[in-house]
Amino acid sequence: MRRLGDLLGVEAMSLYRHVPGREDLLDAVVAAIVDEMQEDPEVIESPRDGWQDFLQRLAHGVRRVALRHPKVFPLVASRPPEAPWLRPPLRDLRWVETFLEALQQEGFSDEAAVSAYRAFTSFLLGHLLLEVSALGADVGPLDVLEDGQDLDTSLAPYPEVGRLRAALSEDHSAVEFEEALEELLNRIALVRSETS
Amino acid sequence: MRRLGDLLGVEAMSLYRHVPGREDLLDAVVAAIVDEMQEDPEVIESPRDGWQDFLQRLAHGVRRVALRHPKVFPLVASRPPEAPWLRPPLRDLRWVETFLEALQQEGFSDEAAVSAYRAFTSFLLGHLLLEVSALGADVGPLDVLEDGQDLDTSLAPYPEVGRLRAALSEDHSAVEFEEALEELLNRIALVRSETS
DNA sequence: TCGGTCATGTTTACAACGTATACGTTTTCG
DNA sequence: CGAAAACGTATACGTTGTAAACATGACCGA
Repeated sequence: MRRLGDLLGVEAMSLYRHVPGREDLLDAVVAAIVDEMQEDPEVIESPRDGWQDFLQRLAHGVRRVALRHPKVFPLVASRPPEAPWLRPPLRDLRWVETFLEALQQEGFSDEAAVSAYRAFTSFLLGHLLLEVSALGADVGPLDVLEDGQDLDTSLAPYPEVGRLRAALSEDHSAVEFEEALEELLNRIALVRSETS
Repeated sequence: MRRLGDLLGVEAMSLYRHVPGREDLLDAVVAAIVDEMQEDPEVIESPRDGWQDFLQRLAHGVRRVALRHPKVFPLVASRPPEAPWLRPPLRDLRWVETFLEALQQEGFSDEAAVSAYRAFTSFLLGHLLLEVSALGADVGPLDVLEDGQDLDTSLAPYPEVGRLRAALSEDHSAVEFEEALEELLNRIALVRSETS
């Protein structure tokens, strides 16, 4: 805060006239970054050329955000702006809703859509954290999934998130780990035979 | 430090008689954790039943460590005890050496082994950070890949690491991202058709 | 034009943190 | 026995986020 104050030519305490505290300031930064993605022309709101294209665009959109703000991205990945049972780095309710609607529109069942959400977020988190940390970023605390913690935000504007909430917050880590590991080994086998 | 001091029934400053400072203490914690994996009977030092089995065991070993110490694992993933150009969470030189030797012994070319190392670490980081953060962990700063930074540790005991060092520190993030994304989409397509 | 309210900024202060420095003790060993 | 090493404590400093009280100017209705 003092540092930021200096930067603005002002005492640290002045900042508290505009922002309730450090945490809220960081939340605002995250919100600004997330909004950036909404303006990315490559990223689209619903599938035009199939869900693969849609997800490709979304993934690249998130990646561009991450690379554009390497030092801030871990923050984006770690804040629980709204629902702590959503997974970083796609925790913004708007985006989760967009994601689910898009896949359903493309013929995904509920389970398939939720499973895709899981795989997609885990993929993004792993790759992007690795990339930005190589660019000198600090990875701040990833946030806690408090047990009974419920949200103050209404889910009304996000019907799919609300409807699938239970499924979204289920913990499948063990199975996912096994499946992804299996698949990783297959891929490694492929590379092995290609370059041998 | 003060907290730890209290816990030990001692003033904070006493700790400095036994440890140079906070950072070194954390390094020691990480070292202890890494050693735990060396003692895991499921994890083996070189392939017995093929490299797939070897990697399965290694992956599960790392996962067990992560789940056993969720709050500490991010530290393991983020410390650069030795070589900053190695990727978390498998940064321990002994393990990297073991990894490379194992794959080569199983017929991997240099490039294939290094590529497998990349994929493997990225996979582990993504999944495990996600899992432990759901268990209430703080993800500390991932460390920086300082540009000219060289190690004080000798690479002599780790011939493969030394030999492949250049390849290991190459940055292929963009390609890796595309490939992994492609593969992710394939897997999602599979799930989609299975549950539809 | 006056007086009040509100937005904004400053000052001072406090608790928590890691740690430097100086000063006790107690233990060990030649 | 006596010196040195090992271990612990007391005090202090700089850095953090922020609470509380106070100052200042702009604006606005009477």
